[in-house]
Amino acid sequence: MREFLKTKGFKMTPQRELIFRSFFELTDHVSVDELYIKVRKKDSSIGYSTVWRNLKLICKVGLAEEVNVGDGITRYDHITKVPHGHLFCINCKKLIEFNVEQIIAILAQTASDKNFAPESFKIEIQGYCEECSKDNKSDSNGFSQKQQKLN
Amino acid sequence: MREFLKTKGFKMTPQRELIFRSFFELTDHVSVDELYIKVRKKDSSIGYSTVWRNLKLICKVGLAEEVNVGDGITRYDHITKVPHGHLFCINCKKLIEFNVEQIIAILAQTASDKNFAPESFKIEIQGYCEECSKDNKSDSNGFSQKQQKLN
DNA sequence: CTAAATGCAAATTGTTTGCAGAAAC
DNA sequence: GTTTCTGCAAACAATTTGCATTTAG
Repeated sequence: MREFLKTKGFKMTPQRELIFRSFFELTDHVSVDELYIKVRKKDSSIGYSTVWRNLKLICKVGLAEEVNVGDGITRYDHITKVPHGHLFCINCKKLIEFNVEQIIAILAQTASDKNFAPESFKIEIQGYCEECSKDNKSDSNGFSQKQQKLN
Repeated sequence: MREFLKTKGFKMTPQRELIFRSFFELTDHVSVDELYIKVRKKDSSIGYSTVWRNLKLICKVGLAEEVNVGDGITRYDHITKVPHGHLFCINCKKLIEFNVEQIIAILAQTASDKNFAPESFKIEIQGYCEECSKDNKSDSNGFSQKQQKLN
């Protein structure tokens, strides 16, 4: 890792190492806050912006990407070999991945039909996960939490 | 429209009428700011929050929905009969729609496989539109504007 | 040494709310 | 009249930056 970063002109520091480790240990999609809290448990002197900047750096060197589901919080997703979509649970905010190879093929075709040069795809299903759809009869009326209250 | 709103317990006002009209006149996806500017040209006394609240209201009564492409700006999309995806141009920020019926079918299947109760789908391709991909050789290096500069 | 990284505090940006007065019905 | 709406200013929340200082290479 240290070598890898060096080739890109970045240095390794204890804080960076801890942040990177913590991020790669996780399998799910963290927000800056979540990672900050996790990292703080190991070293409480680390600043928020250091975590933020390192998460950006991880994206910059191509090891993660930002995911934005529209709830105002940016999460960071490991870049895996396989492209995937997200099931986002409106209730518990969990992100579940699923395979999209078939869909990507269709999208690539669509883009080319429209002379659009694609850089990335985003495929997402919002709804209620298995657990949440059980005890959520009343809430699932078609409006998202956010749209729900209108002052 | 006035009648329609009345049935839902909302009143019609001159400001609301202007905002609604301005929104429905447009075919593309506006942000609050954009609509605010447009509306201001007709009536410069209208406040930002009035525009914001009315846009939310339009969503609430089911005539539009929020679209979030991850650049930090919420845009509002007319709800049309046909479900559609978005081509988002990273350069000029334009949103172009495309048909996704085929894909929705696959997604519905995916959700049901995972016992996930879907409420909505989001299908998006980010990249460069026809015009922007011409004069954008230098810029299109795989990083988005935002990720580009990292302090 | 020099360039990059850190931690803090403060700036920014977009969204949302509280409230007093005005307007709809 | 009562309820909703408006406009303003202020609150919020998340992201981003400036800067003095420290640290890696």
